[in-house]
Amino acid sequence: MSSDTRDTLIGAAQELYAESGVAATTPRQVLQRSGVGQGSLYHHFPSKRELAIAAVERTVSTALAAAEADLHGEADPRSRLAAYLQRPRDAIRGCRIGRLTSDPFVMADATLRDDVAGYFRRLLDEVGAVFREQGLSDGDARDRATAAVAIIQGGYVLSRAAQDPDAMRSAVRGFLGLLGER
Amino acid sequence: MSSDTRDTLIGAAQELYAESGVAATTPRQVLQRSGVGQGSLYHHFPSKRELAIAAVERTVSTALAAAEADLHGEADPRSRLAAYLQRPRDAIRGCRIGRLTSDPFVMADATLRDDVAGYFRRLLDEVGAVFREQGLSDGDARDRATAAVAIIQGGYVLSRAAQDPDAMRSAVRGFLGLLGER
DNA sequence: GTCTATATCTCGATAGAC
DNA sequence: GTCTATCGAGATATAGAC
Repeated sequence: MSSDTRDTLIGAAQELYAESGVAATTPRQVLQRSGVGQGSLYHHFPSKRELAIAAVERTVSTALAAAEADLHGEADPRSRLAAYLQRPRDAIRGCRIGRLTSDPFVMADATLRDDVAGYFRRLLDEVGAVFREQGLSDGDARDRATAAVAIIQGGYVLSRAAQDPDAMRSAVRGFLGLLGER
Repeated sequence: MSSDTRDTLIGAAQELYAESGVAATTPRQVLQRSGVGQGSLYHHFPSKRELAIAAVERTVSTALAAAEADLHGEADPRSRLAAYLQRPRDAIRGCRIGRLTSDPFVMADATLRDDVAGYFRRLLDEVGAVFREQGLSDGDARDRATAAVAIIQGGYVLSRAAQDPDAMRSAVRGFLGLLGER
């Protein structure tokens, strides 16, 4: 099936982007990782840009679905929030999407930039809705949701800097400690 | 003086690294930004790597000094913490140091990686000391300091994604709101 | 110490056979 | 749809005059 090779290329690109970002990932690396022949990439995608768009948009969809699985559901708001913040993460690897905010290839392209912006906009809306369930005003819920997402993004940065997954856990503990006592 | 040209090159590299990172910054760009002739770079630095080390280490020193200026001093601990968290930042530009945790050139080099790790280690120690002044246990102070630094790093990511400096302010408001009510 | 010229490599992309 | 071969551009680095 034609979409097999295409999907394989997208999957390899997603892996490599998580390791090195988009700008630093070459078409040749994608071909080697995927085991697909050289000409095939430019048969399925007109350029590196279109492959990047397909791979980033798939990563964004998957990440949003995972967040919604934690944040929606039957449990009380406090538990859903804790589930989102404490979900197992490969913290040393860094955030596949957050890291793209420093990627020159992504930030130079309006479509890719909007994909990243849209991910965080929707994530902040979801987290904010949970805080509003707890009776917070729109503004306070927004600020607290932004803080919660920043804890995760900052946790990734600190874990990656220290090469230690405990930095993420420490940041989440610090934040949940402040939340939990009220 | 011989260090003039060298300093000019380091300053140009610091600017470019803040805009595009180390991996994506070419020696040619550094020369153009600095106004220095082509051969001069390789007279003052054996390779791109040594220039990067000099520029990153200078950026780290400056950033640590700025943090210490906020966190030390006569004011009460709560005010010093707020001063650090609320200091005016060019949030859309992103963190000059935090972004390096996603930079392939930096992360592939042990010296540069250690420079970045050392920055966050020392920053976390400084912020943690302020929380300990407030009577928190070592562990709780550590967790709260990690959360505070994660708020700033995450605030940078969110501001950059949205191209909106208010994301940083919102994250800090959300965090200080939780801190302030106790 | 600084200049121009250039070597060598890899990148993103294309050509054209099969 | 996939292959090998290769192009033009730009990256890092060096040579050698001044």
